[in-house]
Amino acid sequence: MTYIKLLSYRNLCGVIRAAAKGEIMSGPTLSDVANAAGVSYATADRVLNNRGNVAQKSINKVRAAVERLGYVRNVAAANLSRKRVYRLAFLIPTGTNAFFNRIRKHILETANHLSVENVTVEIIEVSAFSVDALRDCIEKLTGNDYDGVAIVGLQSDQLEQPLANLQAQGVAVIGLVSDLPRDYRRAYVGIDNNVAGRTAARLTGMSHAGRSGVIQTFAGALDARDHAERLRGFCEVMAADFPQLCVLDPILTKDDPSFLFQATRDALRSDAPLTAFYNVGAGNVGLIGAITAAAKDPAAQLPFTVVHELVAHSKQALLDGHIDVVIDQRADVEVNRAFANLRALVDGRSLPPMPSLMPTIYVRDNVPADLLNDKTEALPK
Amino acid sequence: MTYIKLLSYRNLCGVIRAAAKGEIMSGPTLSDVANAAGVSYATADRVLNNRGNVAQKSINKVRAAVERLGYVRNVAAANLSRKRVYRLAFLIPTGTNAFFNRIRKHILETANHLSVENVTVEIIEVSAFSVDALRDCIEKLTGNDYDGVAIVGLQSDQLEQPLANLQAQGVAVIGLVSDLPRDYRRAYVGIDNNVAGRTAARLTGMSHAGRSGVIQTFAGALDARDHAERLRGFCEVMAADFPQLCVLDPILTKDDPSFLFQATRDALRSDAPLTAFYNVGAGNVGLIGAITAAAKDPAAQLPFTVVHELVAHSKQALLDGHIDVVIDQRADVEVNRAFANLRALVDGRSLPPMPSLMPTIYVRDNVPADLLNDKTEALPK
DNA sequence: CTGAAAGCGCTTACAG
DNA sequence: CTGAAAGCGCTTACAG
Repeated sequence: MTYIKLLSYRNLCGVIRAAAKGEIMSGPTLSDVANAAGVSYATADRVLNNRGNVAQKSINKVRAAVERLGYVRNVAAANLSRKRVYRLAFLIPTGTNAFFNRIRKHILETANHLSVENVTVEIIEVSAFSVDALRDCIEKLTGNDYDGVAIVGLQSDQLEQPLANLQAQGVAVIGLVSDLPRDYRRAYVGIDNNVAGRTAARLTGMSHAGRSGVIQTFAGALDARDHAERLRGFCEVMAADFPQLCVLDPILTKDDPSFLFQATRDALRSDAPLTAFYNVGAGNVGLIGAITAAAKDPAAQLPFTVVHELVAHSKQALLDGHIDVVIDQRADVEVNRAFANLRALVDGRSLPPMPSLMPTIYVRDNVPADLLNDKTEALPK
Repeated sequence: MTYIKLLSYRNLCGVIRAAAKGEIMSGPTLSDVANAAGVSYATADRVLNNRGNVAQKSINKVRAAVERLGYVRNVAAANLSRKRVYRLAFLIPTGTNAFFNRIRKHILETANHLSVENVTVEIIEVSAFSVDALRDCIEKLTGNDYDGVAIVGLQSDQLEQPLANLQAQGVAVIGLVSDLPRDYRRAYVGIDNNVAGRTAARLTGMSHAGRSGVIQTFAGALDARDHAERLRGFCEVMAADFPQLCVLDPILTKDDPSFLFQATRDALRSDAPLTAFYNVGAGNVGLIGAITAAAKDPAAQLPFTVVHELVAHSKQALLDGHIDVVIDQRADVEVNRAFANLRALVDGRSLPPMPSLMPTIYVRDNVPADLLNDKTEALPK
């Protein structure tokens, strides 16, 4: 009912009711606060920004005035005055992974749009899945005078100290796509991978319509947190709700397209026919290549296939009917949100209310027409 | 390749490459422009804001200087100076529809957060599906001094003139959830309902795993554009890819829960057993009530059921396994975006790059835990 | 520890 | 048609 307080009803047009926010149009300013507190402008400013060198007595008076007047500082004016520049950095895995190509692309686009608002961004690439490299990089960041950084993280306590140091310098740190240790970042922008895996299981289960079946799973590596979580979610739901489906142990692929190609081809030829594939990792070019080859035989019964991340080749496979579902984390949405969070944090504002990120489920019929021409991962050989 | 231009590479840490945006940190200011053009500050301002009363010669000089220097005005400073207040309004259908309760709730939340930035919002309720009421309301809006309005629209040329008048006064108008006539609004925030319907069809088709079946559809009214589009999308995919499934003509429900309850109950008892339900409209409390009743018989074979909009009761039914899929438009995301668009438009900025809105697909396993306690539509009787 | 003053980039009367 | 000046709400030297 709290929102009722915000409303004042009035008649606008016939059947219509209008709710108007109260008259907060011009709140109190710093000078109002200073006056009320009986101190100077500068002193009021000092206590508000904790610049120190203020008598406790003055601090108290100002705090009281702020409280009483409900003062809230005008961030835009502050930034104007300070000639604020937001120096942001994104730490993302190096390489040609199609998903991170999308991330990169969106970062650059957004940065371009935001340059007008004095935000500056650097993309820093770290070799993937290496705690050592990531730690080194975070250490090198310290003292580099960033205002905020978004990091595609790893779970390792080796990262804790460097992250603590970074934050101690006043740098806002958030996890992106793959989280950092919880207590060492201010926010996480990414999907819940356990939920993603569970969703994959539900759809795969549905596709069997009560029949029995055998499912082959694939993963890059089980110590990659997102892969492990997806797989776990998948197995949980299968065990609970689809006992007639048998989930085989994952084939570990290191996300290598060539390896996936061969593994998939072999799986398709196995005697006991498989009814579904689920790859929690990357390297889908290989998996798709093998399925596409098999699809040339018109009599072939293709397994129900679920993969992650919508990129050029997975989209095409969806349209061709060679795979059935792509579970995607929207790179564009994530990047948007990372910027919004970082800016709010840097401004010292509270995080804007943001809808939780849901994995997007793509089937043949809802893939966006405008999918960028990703530089696709090439399938060697 | 355009983005390469934005980058300058430098070594940051070992394997790492950094891409830094150019030195746009402090672009030219209005006074730079005025100097370059050889006119006064005030004159430069006049031409930039088209305030008139400027010699053509001055206009030319200023335009040239702007071009040459790449001047772009600092919106924050302008707003500060002008003591800008954003007066926004949302026109949404009246009533207790659970989906619009969510919309309302998010509008209020966001407004609350944005009051600090001097945005003021009014929610205006119009009786649903009535072109006349909507037209009247838009007319009454004119002259009310709004900066921007978001309207849950209808398709009717009766709306065109009022909308044109409104925009002629400098009011930014966008369509929300259901679009307005294309040329009479600046943007549309909502999902593609044809795609939503196609997606429903794909999932329903998948759930039959090649078996034949009979599908009962429900719609509020076929002259509601979103309903019609969903149904059309659904039928298109069914016809093309699932010829073994028979789609019955829709039962028209006026979104009335009681009616839906009875219609669903009857359908569940029909001689030829139905294998799936798809309701493109609202009133799901009724549909779910009937299914839940049927589910009491443990031998009952429930049809595969797809409905729209995740609200308290549809979420519960999903968790109970009484329905299978909910296709949702994220009210929170839509509201967020409506605000962002409106503010950009009011500021005369270009629309921020925004990811297209995808219908979110919920199954039992990915419903958010934190779903608000919607005031649920009550099922009378 | 405190205050008066200039300035951030713009807009808005006001006086020519 | 044009310009000088004050002011938006804040921060930052600078001088006590």
